[in-house]
Amino acid sequence: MRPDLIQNRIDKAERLREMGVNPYPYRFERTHQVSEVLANFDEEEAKEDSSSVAVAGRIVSLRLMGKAAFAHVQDASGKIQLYIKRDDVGTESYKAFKLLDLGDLLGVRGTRIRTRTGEASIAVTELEVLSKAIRPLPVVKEKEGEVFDAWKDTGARYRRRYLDLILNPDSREAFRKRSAVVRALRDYLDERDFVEVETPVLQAIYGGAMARPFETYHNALDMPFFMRIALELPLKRLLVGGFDRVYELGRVFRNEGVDRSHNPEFTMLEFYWAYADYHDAMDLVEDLCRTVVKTVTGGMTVEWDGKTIDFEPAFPRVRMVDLIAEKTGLDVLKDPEEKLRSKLGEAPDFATRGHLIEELFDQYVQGDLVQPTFVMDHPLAISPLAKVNRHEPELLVERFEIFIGGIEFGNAFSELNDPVDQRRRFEEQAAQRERGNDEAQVLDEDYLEAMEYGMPPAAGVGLGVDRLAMLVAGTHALRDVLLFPHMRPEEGRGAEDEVADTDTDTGH
RNA sequence: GCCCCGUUAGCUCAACUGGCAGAGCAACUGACUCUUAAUCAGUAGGUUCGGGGUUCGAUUCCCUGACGGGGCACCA
Repeated sequence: MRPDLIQNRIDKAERLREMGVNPYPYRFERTHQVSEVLANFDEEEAKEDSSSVAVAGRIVSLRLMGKAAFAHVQDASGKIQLYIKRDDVGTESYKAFKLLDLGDLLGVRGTRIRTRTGEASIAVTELEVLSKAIRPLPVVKEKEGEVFDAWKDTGARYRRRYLDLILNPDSREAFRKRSAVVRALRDYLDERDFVEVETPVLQAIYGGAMARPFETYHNALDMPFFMRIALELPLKRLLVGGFDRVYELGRVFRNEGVDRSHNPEFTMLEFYWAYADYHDAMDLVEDLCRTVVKTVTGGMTVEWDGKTIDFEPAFPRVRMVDLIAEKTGLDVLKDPEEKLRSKLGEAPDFATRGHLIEELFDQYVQGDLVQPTFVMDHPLAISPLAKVNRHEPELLVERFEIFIGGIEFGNAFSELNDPVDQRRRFEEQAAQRERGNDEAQVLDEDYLEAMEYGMPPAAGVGLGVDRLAMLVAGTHALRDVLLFPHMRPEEGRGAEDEVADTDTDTGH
């Protein structure tokens, strides 16, 4: 950044102070949001007693013409044009106004008028500087909805999200939709008597999903801790404790790659529903998806990655093995494992038939599941927390994942509540770990003990909240619905890293 | 972690086969009391992402590093 551009503005702030104007005052009494001024504009303008309005916002356009000026200010609700005339605001105020720049925060009082060209505006009678920006905003021009020189520096938009939010209406809209999604999810579960809880992020033993964890250290206890990779196990302890409808909406952490649909920390919704099975859960998830889409978008379809996704028709419920058979001709439950292996490029040594089935699904089926689809009855080997399938108890479990647009949005089971079987499953996971599967689950003795006291039959569901937000916001990049997606530090801004290093060194 | 592409003024972008680094907007000075990508006149602004190499000469070619984007792998 050129220092003179900043110094100019610091000098202007100083000149304001010399005029007796505080460039950083304490408060401003607003009477309206911009959108409220624009609503029923003509009726309000026509009223004899139409009192003045007071709005505040950021100056996003500025046209100075000697003794009068036009500007647009933008607040959270929208933007509106101001007409500022020296004879209306007074010579002193007008002088102060001329020291303002694009990006400064301004409060005004005035009355509604339509300008000669018909734009709903405020004729300003009083103005108040609310904050002098000393760093220039990227300059974006706009005419009749068409944007010129749009600020689209990828990366900078994520690093300086506040600029993205100021400059790109689409971005503001995406985060509003995300907020609406979260609210809709809470409302839906609250209405059905689910109790929201909060469980620890730092855990001595991580579990509930297949993933690599972040590891950290507790100095006082002198022991390692893991950031949770799922919400599952604490919530199921609550089933034991008698919360028979319970949910948590919270952040989980997985030490894996970053791409369009993955971020190392993300938001999950998990809920557990005693005395229900995974068929009940499918009914509920289907209804939940429709409700969220309808609430947030007003319709039942979403345009996503060039495809129209329709939530109206019943979501197909198909067995994973049948989908694979359809695409590959393999009978994955009966064909020899060698035949399954040969259909895959390569598979790890520890892979059992169950892992091969999962891999075949990933390679041949998943990407084509564009419309909302429940994929049911996963292999037992990759589902250590799910009940065995009542029809195929040797190889499959009662589990489903919901796919939309070719990516997974949720995962659910008829929850395993037989403590003896659960112990066996954990032992099988430990054996897999021995054979090199470093995502196999870790035996959680404390969880087993809870289950031994009796856990009700239950359905459990996990949903990727960020992905839902992404879907209804119509973007196919997760970082468009993450306010501050993870990125490498910019060059020359890594000083904090060294401090962090010395801190953690004390523990190890 | 691997492969491909990108990085030039505050912003958006140019610059041919390697030959003085440019424009618009923003900034600065001045004019302008209904403009809206405001207009008009003038002024200033560059570590061409960092480091190294080839060359008389590098924004341009080569090597290397940083960051970003896309793809692959891993995963949800």
